Amino acid sequence: MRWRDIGDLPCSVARALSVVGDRWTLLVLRDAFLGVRRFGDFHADLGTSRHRLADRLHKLVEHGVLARVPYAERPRRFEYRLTEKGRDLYPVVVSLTRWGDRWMAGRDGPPIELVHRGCGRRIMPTLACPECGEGVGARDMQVRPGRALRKKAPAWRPTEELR
Amino acid sequence: MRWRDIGDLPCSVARALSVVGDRWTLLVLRDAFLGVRRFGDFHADLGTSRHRLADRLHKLVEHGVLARVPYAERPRRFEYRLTEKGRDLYPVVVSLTRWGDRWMAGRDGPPIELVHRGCGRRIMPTLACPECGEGVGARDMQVRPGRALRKKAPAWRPTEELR
DNA sequence: TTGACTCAGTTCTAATTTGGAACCTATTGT
DNA sequence: ACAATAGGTTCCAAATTAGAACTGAGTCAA
Repeated sequence: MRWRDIGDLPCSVARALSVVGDRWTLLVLRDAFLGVRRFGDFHADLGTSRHRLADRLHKLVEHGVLARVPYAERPRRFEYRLTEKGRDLYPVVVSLTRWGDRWMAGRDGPPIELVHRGCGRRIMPTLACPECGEGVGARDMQVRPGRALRKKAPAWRPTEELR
Repeated sequence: MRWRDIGDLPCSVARALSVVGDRWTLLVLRDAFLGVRRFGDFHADLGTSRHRLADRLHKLVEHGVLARVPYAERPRRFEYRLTEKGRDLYPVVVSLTRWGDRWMAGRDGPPIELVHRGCGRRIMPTLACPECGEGVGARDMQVRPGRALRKKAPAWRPTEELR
């Protein structure tokens, strides 16, 4: 299977990765969440090749994750801003941050800290059930096929327990 | 900058991606969260080359995300199970699922559904503040440099607002 | 005891993707 | 006129990937 075909699989992870699963793309988004907007700033911060960067930015614009909006005429210049679709990737970036903080940090601790504007405390957001509010981990959730999958692959059954 | 060096950056996202940012790796983990454990099952489900798959599995074992545990002697056979470090990637996989469900699903809706064992409801976990319990998005959080970063790059300042 | 089969890989080659340097275009500042 | 700034594009060598074929240890059935 070719990587470019993963977006066609009946799997939301695969479809999401077909947009953000390329090398550098999630780091571009990390920068975007830190407020970076211009080609030169992304380039300086990421250290990737201008070629790849231009490619990634344009692909994210195509997918509606970033918007290319002019910020100057003569010469015409554009910047890249997160759309609603793009901002909705925040949980992905934060979850990677949380995991990196926990398992990959040096002994000086996490490189950045987050403060919740709502309550003013320094926290790292975690996954919770939006109905009952409890924090959830892999073992608290049970998987079952949705309508789309029952149609396409009626035989598929997830394992019941994650041990 | 070479991809193999991103793990050395003072950024938890970059460090996390140095482990799980390779093509197929997050799909291997998705399968693992669905209960897949054996080489042949990963291969059948993912459709990636055996070569890449073997590589990714061994790399994840090296990083302690999966454990290679024997399930048969004569012939010796191994399966790959999530460790605690691996299970802690659940928020990343769920966040990708949530985004894929919301922005990339076909008209039959999401391929799979999740049920919270705690309250029995069909939900999709979301990000919340572990202190006050409120749901959080990109605009609810403020960024500031941590100790590790103040040491290495004292001049760095994140933008205050995400507009 | 031979031959088919299973599982978990490894090896090989061609095709694709990436990284890095150099170049291009439009405009402003000196 | 000339350098500087911003945002790219072009080119090529090097690295990575996909897919098919092969390996090796052991089981099973005739």
